[in-house]
Amino acid sequence: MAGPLRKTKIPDSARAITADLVAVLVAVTDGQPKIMTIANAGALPSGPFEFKHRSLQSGLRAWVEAQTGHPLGYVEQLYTFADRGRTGDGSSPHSVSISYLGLTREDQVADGAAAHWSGWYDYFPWEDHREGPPALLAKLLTPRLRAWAKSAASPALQRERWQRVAITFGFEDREWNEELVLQRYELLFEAALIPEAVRESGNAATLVPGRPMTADHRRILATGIARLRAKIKYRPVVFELMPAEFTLLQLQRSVEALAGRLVHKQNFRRLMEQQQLVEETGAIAADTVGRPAKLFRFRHAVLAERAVAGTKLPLSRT
Amino acid sequence: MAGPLRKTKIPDSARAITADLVAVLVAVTDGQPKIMTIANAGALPSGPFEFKHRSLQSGLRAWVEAQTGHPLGYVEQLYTFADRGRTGDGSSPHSVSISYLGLTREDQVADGAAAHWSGWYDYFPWEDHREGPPALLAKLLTPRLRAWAKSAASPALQRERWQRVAITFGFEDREWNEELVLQRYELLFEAALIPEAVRESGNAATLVPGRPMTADHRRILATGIARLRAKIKYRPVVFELMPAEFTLLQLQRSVEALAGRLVHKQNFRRLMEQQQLVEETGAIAADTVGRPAKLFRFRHAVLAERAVAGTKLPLSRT
DNA sequence: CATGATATGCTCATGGAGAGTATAAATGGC
DNA sequence: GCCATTTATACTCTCCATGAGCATATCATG
Repeated sequence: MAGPLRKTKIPDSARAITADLVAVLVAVTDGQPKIMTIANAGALPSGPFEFKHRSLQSGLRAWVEAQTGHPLGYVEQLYTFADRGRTGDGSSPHSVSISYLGLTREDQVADGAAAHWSGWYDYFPWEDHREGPPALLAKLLTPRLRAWAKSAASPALQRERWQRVAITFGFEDREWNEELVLQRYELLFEAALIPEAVRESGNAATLVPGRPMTADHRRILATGIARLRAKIKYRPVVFELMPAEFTLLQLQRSVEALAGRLVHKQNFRRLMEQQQLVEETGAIAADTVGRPAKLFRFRHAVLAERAVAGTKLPLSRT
Repeated sequence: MAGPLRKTKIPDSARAITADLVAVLVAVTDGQPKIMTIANAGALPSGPFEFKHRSLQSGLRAWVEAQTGHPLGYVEQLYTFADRGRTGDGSSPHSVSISYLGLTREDQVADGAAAHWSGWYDYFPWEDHREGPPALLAKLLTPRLRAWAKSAASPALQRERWQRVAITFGFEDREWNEELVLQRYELLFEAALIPEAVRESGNAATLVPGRPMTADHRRILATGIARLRAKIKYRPVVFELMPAEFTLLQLQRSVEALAGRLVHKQNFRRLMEQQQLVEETGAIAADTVGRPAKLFRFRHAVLAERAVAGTKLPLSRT
């Protein structure tokens, strides 16, 4: 990006790079959010991009469907990262990583591959607030982040750091914002509390719990989780993670698994009803304790009926 | 993407590609939204990506700042497209286009380059609803889209097509949704009413008004406009497009320019106040008709004070 | 048959959003 | 100076989504 931003005459051979696809494949099983991993749960599935398919998206979709044997419900591009070669000294080729978010169901995955499903809170233990704020937040994260804030050069910078911490982690009776997954990860990274941030991997005792991943895969995962947590609020994508028929409580548990926090049961049901997102199948759930629940299915018609998108502008209707 | 999605042993030389950056640079001048263009307003500024900078984003930022002489307020990655070479027969190399959205002000741009500012409604005349629905919607788009819907194979497909049209364009007393810029462009593309969609460039009389662009640049622009229209509703990014001091009406006109529709003046002001996004400078605007307006400035502090992001889940606070 | 667990229906208070009315403060034409 | 016009600014009112809690229905189990 040295010259003007338009077609120049640099020979193509001189600027050749490679492109990789990285996938964040999400499923929810028994109320636990999972992601597909390889390399002993230490990496996201990824591979070289080839130009056999029309588009990046169709390439990813085809691959996943071949692996799982079922259509991939929802695919969305996440972000494109540039890596300056693995060594950084120019000895290895530059590459671009294009990451995607995909939604499936665990039971649809054919066995045999080296792929596994891992709970995503293994990688981000501080993100699960379904049973209240995790103990490790107050016990480990708070003191270490406070120490990091205090280590800044000037008092002004110290206050600034701590304010950032308090906002992104919901400290000092600010509200917890479940969408700030990426910001929290990046802050911990900046504070060098994350294994990926410290090359020497020394003094692990001062780090923060949570399973690391190769390269920047955990950052990509954080991006995917953040995107999904935001998306479930205005698009009916949870249903891609559900079986064909489900009870409202099962649906609620899935939403809670993704959001990492509990929702108000009665209001959740009211929302489903008034938005007409589901319809009764007529059947009743078996194998339950307590009063049996009606089974529902997703009303696929809503996808055609509406263009879901909310406005927040004080519009004028005249 | 033929083999498994993980590191394989394909030699890097066999899968070499090139990467380009494409920028959607937005400014608002005199209540009109503009984008930076090159090639006689027929293309977005773009250029080869080189690995001189740490990241894609910093590369773009550095380039734009060198051109305009001022810091680029806001930069955001839009989307990454894959092109199968310009000819499609393999004679030219494959490439990846990484597009960005950036916000500036027109008066900050240094002259001399081949760049110009073009009104973005030149490219999407049907997107400006500030003076009500544009005449060309009812006069041209509706009949041609209806004809396209009727040309489907079966009555069921015809209804399906027309329903899609009605939703994305707000026909048949559905509401106009200003965020569906990309969907509308893609629908017109699919209906072959867009010059870029018809190679032969024959019978332009049956096409739809709106200036075309090279390659898929107009699609990228549509992506950028859609993103920006969504963003201004929950992030204070409009201020990147404003001078240091402005009146509330000027601010409102900028929002309206981007959204393509009018907002309710009193409610708009109430929103600015209660969200504490602006503060009075104490000065009064000169050169005005009517009662003089107070000048305001953006309260940069809000960026630090809050993590703006709304929830729509029926959360439980227990 | 009591208990526990879940499903489901209903009410109530609060606050934000959409919309309209009224008043204030300037300019320019007569 | 008076009046029409234009813009700024202050209130008010209604409607409805949202958060929250209470009450009741319907099952399994000991």
